Amino acid sequence: MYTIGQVSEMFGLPVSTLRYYDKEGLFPSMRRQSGIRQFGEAEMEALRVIECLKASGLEIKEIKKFMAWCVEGPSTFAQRKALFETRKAAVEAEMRRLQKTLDMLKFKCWYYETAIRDGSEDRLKERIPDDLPAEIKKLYDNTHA
Amino acid sequence: MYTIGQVSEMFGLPVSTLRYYDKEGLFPSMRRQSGIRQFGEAEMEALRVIECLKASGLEIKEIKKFMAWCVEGPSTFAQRKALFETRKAAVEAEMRRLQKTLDMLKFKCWYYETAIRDGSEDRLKERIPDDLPAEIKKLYDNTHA
DNA sequence: GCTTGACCTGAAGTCAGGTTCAGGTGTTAT
DNA sequence: ATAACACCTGAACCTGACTTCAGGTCAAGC
Repeated sequence: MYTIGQVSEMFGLPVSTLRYYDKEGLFPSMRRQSGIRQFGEAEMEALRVIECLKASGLEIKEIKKFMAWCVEGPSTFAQRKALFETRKAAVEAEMRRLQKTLDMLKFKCWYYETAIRDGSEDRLKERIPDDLPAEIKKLYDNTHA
Repeated sequence: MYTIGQVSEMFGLPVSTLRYYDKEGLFPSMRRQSGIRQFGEAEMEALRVIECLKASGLEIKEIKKFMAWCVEGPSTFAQRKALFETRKAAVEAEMRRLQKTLDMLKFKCWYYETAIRDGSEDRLKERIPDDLPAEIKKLYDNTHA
């Protein structure tokens, strides 16, 4: 069993954040010893899952639901699995979005490299330059479709 | 030249958002016709860049700086390029983070699939199961390091 | 001439996810 | 016994990115 301060250290999260999570119901089965929170293995695992679900873009409210399901037992396995499947799809979509963003950024990097070499944007502004490298053209097409 | 309503349609952004962007200085060279905003080609391009930089996680304040550089002319090419390089690195980092999240989510999907088949978590909770598939083991190792 | 609709403004409100604050308790070290 | 800590609480505050609101202008159609 750990105190809030120890857990704060271990996870690199401010104490205030851990208390906030608790207030929001993210540790539904946490024990108290005369008022003081006792973080057990269940809470540590909860925190690992919280980090994962947060990283996947899930809201605190939804994470709370998940934690409640964990307390409810095996009858909620299917819901829990569905949640992770949904998150998986969301993260995959986000990665595709980021890939397009990345292509655009790469294009812009090339653009300013070229502008610096030319000393002006004029040639670039007018039209796609004749000497646009094939790889850059691909980035351009991906993002300016 | 387009009105704010037309641009709203074209970009799928609420009129209120466009006005907010303007207030935040994201269209430093926008013209007005007796009070009414006139969106020209510069503003359309600004919006495309805004979408890209926002998608890369940049704050509005920073986007405003970039737009000011664009007005300043060729002397700021290097800063603009540096900004895009920094964003590129940030997005790449974010994608690596998401990849780890995704591995964790895949592991959790497998976990609950197995729990549903077993009808209980008991076997899973104890230890890494003997029959943990190699592919899943990799996901597990990636995320539980 | 009056309503409708698209535009304008500044100020206030909203939401998530925390953080900070003021005041209180309980255990340990001097 | 008193100070120093780590813990506790509820309430207020903060930030970013918008949205909503109240009130006003102006051109076009009936």
